[in-house]
Amino acid sequence: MSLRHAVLGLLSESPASGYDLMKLFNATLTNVWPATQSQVYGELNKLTTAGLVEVAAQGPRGRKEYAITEDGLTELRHWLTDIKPGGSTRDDSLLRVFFLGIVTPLEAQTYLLQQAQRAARLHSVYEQIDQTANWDEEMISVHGRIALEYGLRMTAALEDWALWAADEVTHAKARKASELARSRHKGKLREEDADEEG
Amino acid sequence: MSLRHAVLGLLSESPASGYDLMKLFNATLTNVWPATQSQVYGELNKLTTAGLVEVAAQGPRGRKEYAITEDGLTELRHWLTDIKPGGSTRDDSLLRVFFLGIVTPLEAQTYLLQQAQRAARLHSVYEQIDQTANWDEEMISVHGRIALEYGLRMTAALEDWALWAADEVTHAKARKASELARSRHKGKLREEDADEEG
DNA sequence: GCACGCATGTAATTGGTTACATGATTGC
DNA sequence: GCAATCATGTAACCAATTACATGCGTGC
Repeated sequence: MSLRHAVLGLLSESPASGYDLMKLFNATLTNVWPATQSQVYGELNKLTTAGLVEVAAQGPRGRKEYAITEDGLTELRHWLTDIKPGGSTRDDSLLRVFFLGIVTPLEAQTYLLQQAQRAARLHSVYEQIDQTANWDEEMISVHGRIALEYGLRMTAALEDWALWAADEVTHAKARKASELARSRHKGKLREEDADEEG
Repeated sequence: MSLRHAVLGLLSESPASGYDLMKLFNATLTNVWPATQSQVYGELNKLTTAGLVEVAAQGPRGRKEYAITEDGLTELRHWLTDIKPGGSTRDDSLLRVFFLGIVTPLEAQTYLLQQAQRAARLHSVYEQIDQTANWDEEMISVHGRIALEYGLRMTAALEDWALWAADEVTHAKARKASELARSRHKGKLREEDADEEG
């Protein structure tokens, strides 16, 4: 149920409308907790009913500016300190790795090198953000910086792994070939026979 | 739509019943693509209707042993080579990091150290598996080993990051304190006045 | 006056979780 | 005979995605 907490968290920094929140989700949480517009508006209504946020002000075009309530802050703190995070599950890219055996080694290698590239691209995006952003401004930026560092380290590790893995599948190919050669040799010893490769 | 491909992938290794698949999901894919029993049985029926798997044999207790079809293999290969993986989204643990500013530095540090511990625990579980499993048996094990290496590297990086981050929040505290001291000093220079900390 | 951006909502569908329901077989 | 395990399925619910629908305000 963490969409709720993402919304509460953003509102804990400053009051905002659903529209504002959508911009924040897209700007800062796209890679952490993406949300769609209908989700955000729906959640805001649910949160209002639950008394965790309130409409603090109304503006033009039916704008409703939401602010977190005391109950909301309590709930947010409760979530942060008492509820243990459920491990991040479901990794499409990794799932594929398990089944790379059914495509050719070349295709497997291609897949892994693409993963490496994708990680490298993301890494440089994060580096860009790191250099562009003005840190040491607010208390929030400390944690924004920490989250960014997570991104930097994970993308770096991901790239390293993918490159290693790509290498591994080619080595596996080579190993397989040498094993084939060995077994062919053993075959020769028994049968003194010279069959060709398929 | 990757539950479908997880099922196809497992069936590409060997025919299995829904019950068998559940065991495989829990044994090998828990941390990659978890699935519930109702999901698996439902998906098997959908896959059968779609002609991607077939009931190859029936056993006692109404057991239906499913096997992947040619169409199923084609679909699996198509997914592996032509469809680009959608980035792994939604990370509950990381989401919390963004909002650690609303709890005390001590609570923030505690959270991060717990994350480090959790990563370390998982890492040692993976190391255990690495040492216990008998690799170099089948072609599949090459990719199983590669996926495991991913787990090993990511948990290691995660632990490092969490320890660094825990340090960072304490340093941030210290930095803040020294800034406070500095500004108090500047105040003194101007006002020659000795006020206390709140 | 018109286009763009602000602003909110609903409906339909899919994917995932939890709980319930049922029964056959095997090994002791 | 009884317990554990094998084995399949359904129903209700929640979360997320996509598409649709509507309208006001501001700046050019």
